Amino acid sequence: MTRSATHESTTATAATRTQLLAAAAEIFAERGFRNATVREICRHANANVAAISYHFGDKNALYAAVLRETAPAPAGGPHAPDSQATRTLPPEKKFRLFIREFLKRMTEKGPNCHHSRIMAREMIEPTQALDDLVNEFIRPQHLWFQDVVRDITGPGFSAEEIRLMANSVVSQILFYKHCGAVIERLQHRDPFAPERLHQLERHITEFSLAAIHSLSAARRTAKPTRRRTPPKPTQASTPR
Amino acid sequence: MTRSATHESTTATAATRTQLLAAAAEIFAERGFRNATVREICRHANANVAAISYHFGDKNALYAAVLRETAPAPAGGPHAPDSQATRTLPPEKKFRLFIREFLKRMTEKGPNCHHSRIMAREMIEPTQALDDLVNEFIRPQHLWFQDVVRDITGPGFSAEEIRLMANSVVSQILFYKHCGAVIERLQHRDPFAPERLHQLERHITEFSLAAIHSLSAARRTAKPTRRRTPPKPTQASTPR
DNA sequence: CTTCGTTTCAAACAGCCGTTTGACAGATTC
DNA sequence: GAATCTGTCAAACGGCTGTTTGAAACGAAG
Repeated sequence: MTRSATHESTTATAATRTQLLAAAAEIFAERGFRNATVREICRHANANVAAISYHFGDKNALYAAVLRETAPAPAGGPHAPDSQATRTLPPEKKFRLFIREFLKRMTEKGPNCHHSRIMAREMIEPTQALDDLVNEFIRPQHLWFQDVVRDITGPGFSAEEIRLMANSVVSQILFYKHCGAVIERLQHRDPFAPERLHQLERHITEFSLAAIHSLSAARRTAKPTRRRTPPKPTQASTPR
Repeated sequence: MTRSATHESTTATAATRTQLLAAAAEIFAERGFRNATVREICRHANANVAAISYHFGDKNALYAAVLRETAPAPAGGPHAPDSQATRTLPPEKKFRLFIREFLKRMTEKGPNCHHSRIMAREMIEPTQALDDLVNEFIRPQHLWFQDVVRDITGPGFSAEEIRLMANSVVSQILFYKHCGAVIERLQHRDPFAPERLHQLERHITEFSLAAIHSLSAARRTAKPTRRRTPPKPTQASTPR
């Protein structure tokens, strides 16, 4: 038994597997699952086409392996939402930290960039692999961030309202990843250029915190404990 | 000359062309350009595979025709941003109207739904057709909405700041279209269900208006006319 | 009826795709 | 050295793709 069969597995023989994984991540991110060809992946990895069948089984399994093994630290890693370093921070600082880390992950040029690009494709055209990714990677961060938002607002908001606010924040970050092609054509420059990153981080943080603080202040002064949900208009089709 | 060759062109002979266009819009939206096969499109349109070559030239030209001819009223139509009905409204009402119409367009089940789904794919994987769409369709609305935002904030914000705010609003709408697959898996329900639409419209409007009002109030009280851009921190790597 | 331009059709074409095959080289074990 | 396992390789195999072909159906004009 040459390989340990459980982990590591960089015992010189599995170099092809690693190169295949890296090349696949790059090309899947660039072209999408269907448009990526095994021949191009193998060419990038200096491997034979049969290597995919040998090491992974087929193209689908290779794709699943890419999504699994290039996922950036689902829990406990440096990007872990609830690490010791952030647990004791005030919610506003956690808030800004979340935005910064999220933006950084979207911007990185390394393999994590491939992951976020593949994720963007998965959202438009879901694969079976998306279910696992949501449960193991997105949902924990989503819940953690909702807790942060709730810490900022204080009590008085329903779970639905908190979720909507959290979505409004996350959407502003994903916007520049998912609509990058349009933004480039609108403004004729890269929205993720390094010199714009801090500006972007500051805007999203200040915009969102202004909204959350303003809404929670209004909720507090308007109705201290009378009702938790806003009044329903008699006819909703003509809101004003 | 049987057909008028300029417009209308529903002279009974061009029925195949119309059916082809409709079927192509549906299948391109569902599967994307590459994954959609001409055979499936022609089956849906009750046409022969050669009909695409005959009426459009090739698959690429058919796709371009779909994007061109199913675009929802680029200017002057019912969705026109600067129609007579809205020109005299106060900016906050224009603001809410824009969000409502945008959300409605994202939600519609008809052919416009196909268009917005194809647009979502175009943003992830741009085609040559995206350039024209941005210039003729997206840019006018983008500029119009920035004017609305500027009317709300009043003077004192740079063009860059106005654009960032407008992006923050639009991103919240597109989020539910672009990340629908993830939201469904997170919450196990359709985010665009009809009974949630008004809730969504109200949240995005109130959240964004709260942010814009709060930011512009802060800008006004802090520095009336001293400077138009916020002070640059000495070291940006540690924002707090 | 004949002629002509338009539109449709079944069939075939050439090319790329993912996958499999069987041979082959190297290392390990007996 | 023989046997066995692991990993790699060129080549080929079906299958699906967009596109083209040449004939046929159709209606209108002569």
